[in-house]
Amino acid sequence: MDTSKLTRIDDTTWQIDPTGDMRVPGIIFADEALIEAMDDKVAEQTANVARLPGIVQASYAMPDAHWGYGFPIGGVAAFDPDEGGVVSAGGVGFDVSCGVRSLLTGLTVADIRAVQERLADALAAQIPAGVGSRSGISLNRQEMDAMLVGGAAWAVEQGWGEPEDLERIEEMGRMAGADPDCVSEQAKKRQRREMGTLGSGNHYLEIQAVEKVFDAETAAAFGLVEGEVLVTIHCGSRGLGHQIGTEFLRDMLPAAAEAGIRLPERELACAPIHSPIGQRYLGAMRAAINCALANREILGHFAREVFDRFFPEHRLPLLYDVSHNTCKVETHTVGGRPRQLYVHRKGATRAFGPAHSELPEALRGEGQPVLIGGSMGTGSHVLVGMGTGGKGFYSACHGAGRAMSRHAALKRWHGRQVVDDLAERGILIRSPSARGVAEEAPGAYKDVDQVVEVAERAGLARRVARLTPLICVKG
DNA sequence: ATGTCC
Repeated sequence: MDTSKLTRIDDTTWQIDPTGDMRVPGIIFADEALIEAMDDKVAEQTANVARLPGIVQASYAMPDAHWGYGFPIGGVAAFDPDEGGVVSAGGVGFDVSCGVRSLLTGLTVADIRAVQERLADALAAQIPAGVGSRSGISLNRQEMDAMLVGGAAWAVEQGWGEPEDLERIEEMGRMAGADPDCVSEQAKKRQRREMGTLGSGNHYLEIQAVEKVFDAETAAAFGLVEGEVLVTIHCGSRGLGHQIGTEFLRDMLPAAAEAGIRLPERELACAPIHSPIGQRYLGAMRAAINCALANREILGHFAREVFDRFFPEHRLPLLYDVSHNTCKVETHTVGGRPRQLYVHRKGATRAFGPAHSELPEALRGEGQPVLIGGSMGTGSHVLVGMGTGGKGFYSACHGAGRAMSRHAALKRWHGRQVVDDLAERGILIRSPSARGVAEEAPGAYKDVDQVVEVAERAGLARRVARLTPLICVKG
């Protein structure tokens, strides 16, 4: 990125000063190396978001930001409904409520090494992965609506998961305000047989070891012990969220024009929060959040079934489940007064600090676990939200972020070779798609360690532990 | 991300 037009605030903060019809500044969190590697498009998109009605404080981009549809991936923006604020399908993303959950196992790396090949095969057999994969679960009309309202709580009622999981999930596992009537028949049809499936792209189920602890006290409170093993799942709302995103992106374009909103570009289609379509999107998006929460709960249950066969004496309690593609109503102090804002996080993880009322009692002392997925075969991180003064409406990065397009990655690597190279380093990949593996090659991503180190220095979240993969089931 | 183009 050309930094000559940016104002450098400090080591990790760059400002796009408001010009033209920008209503607020743009803020990019990055160090010198990350901002230089970042596409100019990130600054352009961050500035464009700052032109939307009702935006408050600033349009933010996280250290892993890259070019997205309309809003940058790694973008955070909050809108005030009483100042003409908008909601945007492109500000949430196609994979509504895509997120990460981690389960603790209490097992050691040695326990896994002893059964690694068989465990990898068993997980690959149990976890449906890849485009169009099936779990065998099929929902009728009533069950679909119950799932869209009930989220992970619904999944637990059906026997997929444990009641004690719920307090470790955003919104206690059930997003309020979901309205199945706002979800199209087409979206429901696509999802009918997709519950309990992982999907493709960068979605995965990994067995990971705690490799390094940065913050011993918080790690202990989270149950993270060096040399012990976690199960981490990264996926979202599958076809349902994608269909909702597609339909509302299409329908918000004329709606924006009708509301007299001048869009910097078509991809920023949005609607006033106080408008029928804005409200319909929120009802549908919240239903998609429940779909993703239920999906991750079911996948967690499948993983537990596999572990139960290998290690029957071990339970797998949930550490946390957090999304990085949402729009949430939150109270933040802006301009000296608390305001109810619609916070869009697209490829950005919510990072609430200690004592936040949304957190369960068991986590209030430490703050919210911020689960950051790395690229396949490299590493992942657990961070924790900051106390008062969390930047970007208490948000952090969501992953490594691509450094190379899928197309470029395909030209550079073969899936088989990537799998063999990782196997030599003790990391077993199981995927139905050699092409998918090539697209997700570790070299196609930025260095997640650098991204989280910058996130910490920028005051977005604090590092707790680094995780390294042992097994990865991919779509 | 995505029944990777109805």
